[in-house]
Order: sequence, then structure tokens, then C-alpha cells
Amino acid sequence: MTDTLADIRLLTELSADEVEIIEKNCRWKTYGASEQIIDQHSDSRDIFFVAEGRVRVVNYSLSGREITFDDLEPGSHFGELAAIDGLPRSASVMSLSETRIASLPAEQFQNVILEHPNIALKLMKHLAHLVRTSTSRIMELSTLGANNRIHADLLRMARKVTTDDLTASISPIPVHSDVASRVSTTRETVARVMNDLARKNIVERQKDALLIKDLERLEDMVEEVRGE
Amino acid sequence: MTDTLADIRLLTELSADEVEIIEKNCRWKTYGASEQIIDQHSDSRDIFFVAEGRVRVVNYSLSGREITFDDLEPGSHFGELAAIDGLPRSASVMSLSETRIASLPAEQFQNVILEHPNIALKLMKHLAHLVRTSTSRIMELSTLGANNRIHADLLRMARKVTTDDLTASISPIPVHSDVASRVSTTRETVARVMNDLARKNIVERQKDALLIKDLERLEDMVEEVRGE
DNA sequence: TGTGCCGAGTGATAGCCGTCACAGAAACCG
DNA sequence: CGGTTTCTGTGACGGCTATCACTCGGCACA
Repeated sequence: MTDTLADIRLLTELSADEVEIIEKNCRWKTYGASEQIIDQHSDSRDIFFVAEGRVRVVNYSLSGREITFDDLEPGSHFGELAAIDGLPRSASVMSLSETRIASLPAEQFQNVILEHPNIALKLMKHLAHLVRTSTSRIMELSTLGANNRIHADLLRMARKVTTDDLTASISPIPVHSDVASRVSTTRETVARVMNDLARKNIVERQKDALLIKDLERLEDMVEEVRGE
Repeated sequence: MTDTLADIRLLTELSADEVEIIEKNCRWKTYGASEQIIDQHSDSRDIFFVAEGRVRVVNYSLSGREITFDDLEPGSHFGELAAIDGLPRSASVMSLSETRIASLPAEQFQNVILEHPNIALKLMKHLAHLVRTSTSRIMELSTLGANNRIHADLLRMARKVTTDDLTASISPIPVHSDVASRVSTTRETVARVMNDLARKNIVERQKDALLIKDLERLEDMVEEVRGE
């Protein structure tokens, strides 16, 4: 197979030659499903590129609770924080499926940044996006109850796939415990909320997809924060 | 008075001449205490520098609840997200005291970045720091109860001033509602927790300082998460 | 020396939701 | 296909903490 970084979004501004140089400096590795790629407590500083497969950025509390920060598609990168500031990793990363990953040592990545200001700018925009996402998550955790956070999560998924803004078909059906880990609640609460929504005729669980039948009403339920 | 950016940490790598050029392109403004500097819903994209005074980065929920993200000292900057990515502001900023602020239009700031890779790197480290801070706050909100979050906040304040690692004297005494807004709880809960700590002889409220008499025990209380 | 105002302290109450404990359904797999 | 594992559904229970409603002390300012 061709190990290429051509599809990595962070690097699209580079010429084919420049990308090739980076490719060669990377260590390439294949992971099976559910393997640890970054352990929060390891002391590597590399940046990673997702060539194939999907990975999940997670963190575990002392009590073993799992908090999901993001799921990354092919073309993404991760591990940039430690590569930039040299501090310990801020989270763990595991593969969700069989995955082909390239890793580049921090010093070499810093060289890329210093020599390509437009890559630097792109990385900054990416970091800004992370900050914005975290900020709104903090707002959500601070002001919404668990059930409203689940509603909001459903809405986010729906908006990624809807075309008509009225309905959305999410497939595959999200696993309850995954949702729970994204919005910091329990599997049981997610099950109860989903059933509640089904009873209210807002969502419908189909064979292989979750159908959202009334996006508008779902939006209303999120707004319905402790009444004004 | 001398309106200078010489003490802005983000810009310390620049030569005096270069700083002076930026200074002249800034719009300088003085704010009284408790004035709005950035309204989340305004559509400015400038970056701001804090020359004098202190400011607070906050956000308000629909229900009026106030969430504090950070308090900034002189030498800090804010508003960089919108200046980098051109998107709407992610939070509001208000002055805590009389404040002298410089603002630089986004395009000019981007020029500074593109022409000074080391500034860009410094900014990236700053953004990385924001992401790390947000990440740990999300972890805290997800895994700790309100009282433990208050303990953790006290610990953070203590560690900023302690020398011997056993005790710390925090002054001025933190206002309960400020703590509440930082850790997403209520003023009443903060009062109850503080009293509880006082009764346990871990903190002592003095005339003009909050004395933490047993840092170690306070740390233990935070660790005391739903016991393993 | 009043008169406010802001911050702090505290009880009562109620609702949310995490936890535990099963049971049933579905999917996966040799 | 049988058997095992992973996911889902649901009830009971209880603890945490937000909310409400006051009281009180101190500080500032007229």
C-alpha cells in the first residue's frame, strides 16, 4: 500500500515534494482495533497523522470513568500539543478500527512549522477550533442537565448529516455508552432519554439507523433551559 | 503616561523598534471598573493587549448564569481566537479594575505572525496552554462533585503563592461568588464548603487573607474521588 | 451616625441523576 | 447454530446540590 500524507488536511498547502520528505521521516505503524496509540502517561512528544482508520481521544478519571474528547477521521492529526510545547500528553488516544498511523518527532515538526508560516497559521486555526469546542463544552457542562446535553449531542450528530433541516438519519446507530462518554453522563441515562424521545415521537430507532423525525422539536428541548 | 507594549509577554521576542510600530497601530483606550471590553455578540476581530489593570473572560448562559474562564493580568492578551480564525467571539471580556487596553486589527496581527515565526510559535504555545487548561476543566466538571471542585480551586490558588508546600496565605480573600463562577456552582455551596474546611481546621479566615493551614489534607480531599 | 449595599451564613426543600441490580435483545463467532 | 459477549431497558434508592428565603455583619458614603 502507498503510505502517503497527501490527504492530511494540515499539510495540504505543501508541495508534493515537501510532503514526501515528511513521509519519509515518519515512523509508520498499523494498529488493530481498540489499541492504545498514545498513553497519557508516556513521555513521547511526536505528532501523529491518521492515514487510515478512526481514532478516539479519551481520558480516564481516577475512578475509571471514560471521557471522550473527539473522534478523528482519516486526514486528521493528533498529539500536536506535546509536539508544540514539550509538556506531557494531555490525553490518551486509542484506535477505533484497524488504523494506519504516521508519527513525526517533535523537533522535525517544529522545523516544518518554522519553515512554512502558512502551515503554522493553519495549525493555529486548528488550535483555535479546539479551544472553541472546549469552551462550548464547558458551557454545556455548566449550564445544561444531563438529558439536555444528550439532546444537544443528538443535534450535533443530526446537523452533520441532515439536508432538509427537518429530519436526519444517523447511521450507524450511536452506541449509548459512547454518547454517555461524550456528554459526561451514564449509559442508563442515555437509554432513558432516548426512550423518552421515541415515546414523544421525535426519534425512531430503525434497523440500522437512528431517524430523527422532528429536528425542530429537539432544538426546542435543548433551549428549554431552566426557563429563561 | 507611556503607552507601551514592552511588557506584553507575547511580544517580548520583538525588537524595541518593532514593538513601537505595533504600538502606533493600536487603538488605545482606558476602561473603568466593570466595563464591557468585548461583547460576545459584537463582530470585531481585533486582538487586545492588557497594559494596565485586570480583566475577566466570562460567558453567560441563557439563564443568566455567569461562567468565568480566566482572569488576566497586565502583560496578557486576549481576543486572539477571532483574530486568528475570523469567527465570532467565543466569550465576553470585562474589566475588573480601571484598565488600559490596546487593540490591534486582525489583519495587522496576522502580518505580525507571518513575519515573525517565533511569535507564531509563542502564540501556538499559548493556545496549547488554553487547550490544556480547558481539557482539565472538562475533566473536573465531569468527574468531581461541586465541593471537590471548590477544593481544587482553593488548591490552585494556594499553589500560586505557597513557598513551603505546607501552608499558604491567599490575599485578598477570594469572594465566594467569584469562586462559584469559576467552578460552576453556587455562592451558597462555596460558603458551606468553606465553613466545613474551617471547622475541620484546614483553612482559617483572617482579617485580610485566607490562610490554608494544611495543604496536604486539602489535597487528600480532592483525591477522595468516588473511592477508586 | 444613619442608611444602603454587598458579601456571607444557614435551614428547608425538592429534583435530578448516578448507582446498583437484573433481565432481555442483539450481535458476533467459531 | 449454540454460546458468549456486547448492548439495551427499567425499577428502586439515595445523595448531592441548586434554589429559595431570610438574617446578619461590615464597610462606605453622605
